[in-house]
Amino acid sequence: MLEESFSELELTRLEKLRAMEEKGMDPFPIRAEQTHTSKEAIESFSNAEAEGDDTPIKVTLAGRIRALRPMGKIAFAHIDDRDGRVQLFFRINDLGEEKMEMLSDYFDLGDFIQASGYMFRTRRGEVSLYVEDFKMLAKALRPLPAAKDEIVDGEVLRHAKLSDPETRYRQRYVDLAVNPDVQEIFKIRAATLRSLRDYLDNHDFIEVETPILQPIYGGAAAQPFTTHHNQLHQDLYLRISFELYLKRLLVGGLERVYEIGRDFRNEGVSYKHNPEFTQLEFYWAYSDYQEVMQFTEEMIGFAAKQVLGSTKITFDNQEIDLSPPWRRVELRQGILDATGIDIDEHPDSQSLEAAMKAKNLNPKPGSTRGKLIDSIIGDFLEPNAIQPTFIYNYPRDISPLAKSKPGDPGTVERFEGFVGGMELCNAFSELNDPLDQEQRFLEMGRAYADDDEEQHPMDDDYLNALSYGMPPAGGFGIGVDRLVMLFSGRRSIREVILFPHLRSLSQDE
RNA sequence: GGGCGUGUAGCUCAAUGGUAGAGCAGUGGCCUUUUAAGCCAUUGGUUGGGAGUUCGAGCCUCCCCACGCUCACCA
Repeated sequence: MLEESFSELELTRLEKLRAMEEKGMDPFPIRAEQTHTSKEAIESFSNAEAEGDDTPIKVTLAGRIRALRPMGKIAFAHIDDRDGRVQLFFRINDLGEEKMEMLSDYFDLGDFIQASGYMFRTRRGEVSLYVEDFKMLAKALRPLPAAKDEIVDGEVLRHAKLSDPETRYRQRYVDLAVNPDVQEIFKIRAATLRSLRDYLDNHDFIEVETPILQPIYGGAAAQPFTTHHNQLHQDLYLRISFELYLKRLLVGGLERVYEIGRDFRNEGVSYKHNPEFTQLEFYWAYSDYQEVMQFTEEMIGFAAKQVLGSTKITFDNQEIDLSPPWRRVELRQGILDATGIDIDEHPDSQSLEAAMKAKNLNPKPGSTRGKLIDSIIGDFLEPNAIQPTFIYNYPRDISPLAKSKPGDPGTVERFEGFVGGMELCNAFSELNDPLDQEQRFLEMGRAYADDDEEQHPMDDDYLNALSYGMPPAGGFGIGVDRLVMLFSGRRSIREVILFPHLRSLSQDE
């Protein structure tokens, strides 16, 4: 029972609720009659005041009580609503004894209140609501874990604010209710998604939705979550990427498509990995990775301007400028500069592994050449790519869906974008030769043990689709959560996901 | 999975192995322009859970749980 979990503080509030009900007052009425937000009410008054118009501004406000200062026969309160905070002023002369008692007997911090009256300016100069009537909109039985706010030089300084990360993530509703900067992150997130959609829509892309439950997973190398359809007796996977479905649409003649949605990867959790995360992928017929590169830097620059009003951001105490053009580093040259190793001189894994050992780079034994190169990228290029950087021309064996460079079969037309030392996006000229694609699937299968779920399973229907002809195309994927991390200056992916994954608490907790 | 760290009142935090405290919140009282309102009084704890060492454990040891940082893993 909920009641059994209540603390002494909460039981006191429950008693107030019961007392209200006994008096015939509904602590959870169905309807509210809000006419203005806090900001609208204050602006209406300020504008009228500036024009010397003293016609009363009658309003009904609704919000959560965040401060309450009873002073005998008067009282002040502050309420929060969706666009700000406003002060309420209660006075016994106008409300009567009964209403004033109602305020002190039944109302607590955190309760939702509706108050009607007219706007005025207090002696201290704060535009406030002179309350003529009010009612409870919803009783908060648990107290919000926030102390008081102090205004210092116009800035709201919150004392003893909720900061325990576990409580903040497990009870995000409380975090949001109490920490305005957290609400701000998710406004940035919404604005980011909107700007990305705007940009793509304006370039004639259409947004589509493809299956999340997939009979064959693909498009990335990651372990999937598995599930089962009972009636169909069919095992299914939660998608690890959208890629293979979106490219089927290219076959179908949808020349510019994108999808924004959730991917699921059954792998480690870290400050930049969550088991489910938001991905944007687009596919663009008759384009290629060079054009996509240019498109990417313009799209991110556009989004930054839309969301933040500037392409300059601060991330991890570093100033980053997202405006195009971004730095371009050819992979071979980048590795040569960083480590002195020329990967072209090491066409097989044994040779490269030896070269890495000679430079004390600790190669993981038995890795493929591509995996070794990838580890060099992760160790030497990625952490140093603070300013936006495209690294391009990747090894073929770690890029089974990308097209080879003409005249250089070991290298594919692929780039990854890095910002703030973090991989942000991945793109390539799409492999559209079904025979080559079949070979790649087979090669990938050989690179893994038979029971390794990271192996790329053969997708016969995808090969079938390619066999009908897929136009040459550029494709692109970006981790939207990471982009929001950059835009909001947060170093942890959990800060930009409303309900990040945490372990379950034990039953007897 | 490994290493390091954290867990004390609703929140933020104190407390040499020796009576578990403070501020805010709460409760009662005073207060007709406050804004971290103020003043007086006051309630509130299985110190994450369990075991051990000790005359005595919030503190030391072990096990477990959760969270954080980090390494590994991660196209």
